[in-house]
Amino acid sequence: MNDIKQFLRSNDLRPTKQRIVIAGYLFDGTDKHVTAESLSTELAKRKHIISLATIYNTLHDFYENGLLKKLTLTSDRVYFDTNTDDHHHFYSEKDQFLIDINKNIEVSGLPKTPKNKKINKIEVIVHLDK
Amino acid sequence: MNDIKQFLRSNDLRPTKQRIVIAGYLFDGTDKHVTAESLSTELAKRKHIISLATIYNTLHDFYENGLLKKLTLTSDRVYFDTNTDDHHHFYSEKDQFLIDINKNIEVSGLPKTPKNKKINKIEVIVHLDK
DNA sequence: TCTCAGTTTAGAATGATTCTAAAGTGTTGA
DNA sequence: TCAACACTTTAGAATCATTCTAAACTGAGA
Ligand SMILES: [Mn+2]
Ligand SMILES: [Mn+2]
Ligand SMILES: [Zn+2]
Ligand SMILES: [Zn+2]
Repeated sequence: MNDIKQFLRSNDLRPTKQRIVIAGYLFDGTDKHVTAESLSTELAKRKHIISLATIYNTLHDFYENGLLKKLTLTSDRVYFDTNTDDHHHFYSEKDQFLIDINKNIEVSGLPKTPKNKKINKIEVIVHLDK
Repeated sequence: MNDIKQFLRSNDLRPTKQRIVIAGYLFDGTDKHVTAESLSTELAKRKHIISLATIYNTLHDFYENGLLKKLTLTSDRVYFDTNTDDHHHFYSEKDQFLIDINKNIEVSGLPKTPKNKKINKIEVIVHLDK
């Protein structure tokens, strides 16, 4: 718990009760993909009731500080990813799950980048089912 | 215009005034990426005022009939793509534009597909800027 | 302990999208 | 030709994830 406080402090985030609970859950060593809603539900199961506003605030604070990645897979909810390494995903819309692809995927055959633009990131989403 | 009517009929879509206008714009031979809002704006420029409800209905009707693809790039709006071939995109969030990548991109190094799942589609998004 | 900037939160607002239900229109069989 | 009806369009209300507001709260430093 003091590690969590230090962790938050070292990221310019005041270690409040709520942030400690959320960070404790998110950064427990297991990579996770959460939405504001799913995070709220998980914390509630653990008897930690935190307002949705704070959950949104915190996810964004963590995101702004590079502790989370943001994933857009469907237009009706945003996923946050605790795995901040460059990686890709298997995604099942039907079963609503995401699996990291950490292997070194190679994307070849790209045409030249549009004029005056540079590539920021290549995202590969492997859609499962239909 | 009669080609458009035939085109709609052949896709089980009754050729109404609105659908004819929308199809005429969307399927003019140039590939397009539109949102309900951008489509509404373009049609308005051409003096075709169609209610947003109908624009949404029509985009979905076309989508359901395989005339359009749906793209999720950001959580706050949905893009429809008139290019229904398998292809990928360059995407600039900043400048809000999409460019098709029709070349045969190869994605190699994928780990094995999750148990009991099969790959539906591999989507590659090349994010520009930052 | 005092003070204040940084946080949390309830509740309102936002905005893209969907829904409702009433009016309008293509299609078709007679 | 045209009545009849299923399919469409549409204004306006509803939905819902997310953001905003403003007031109460709290961590950190002195
Ligand atoms: Mn929205
Ligand atoms: Mn929404
Ligand atoms: Zn991930
Ligand atoms: Zn495209």
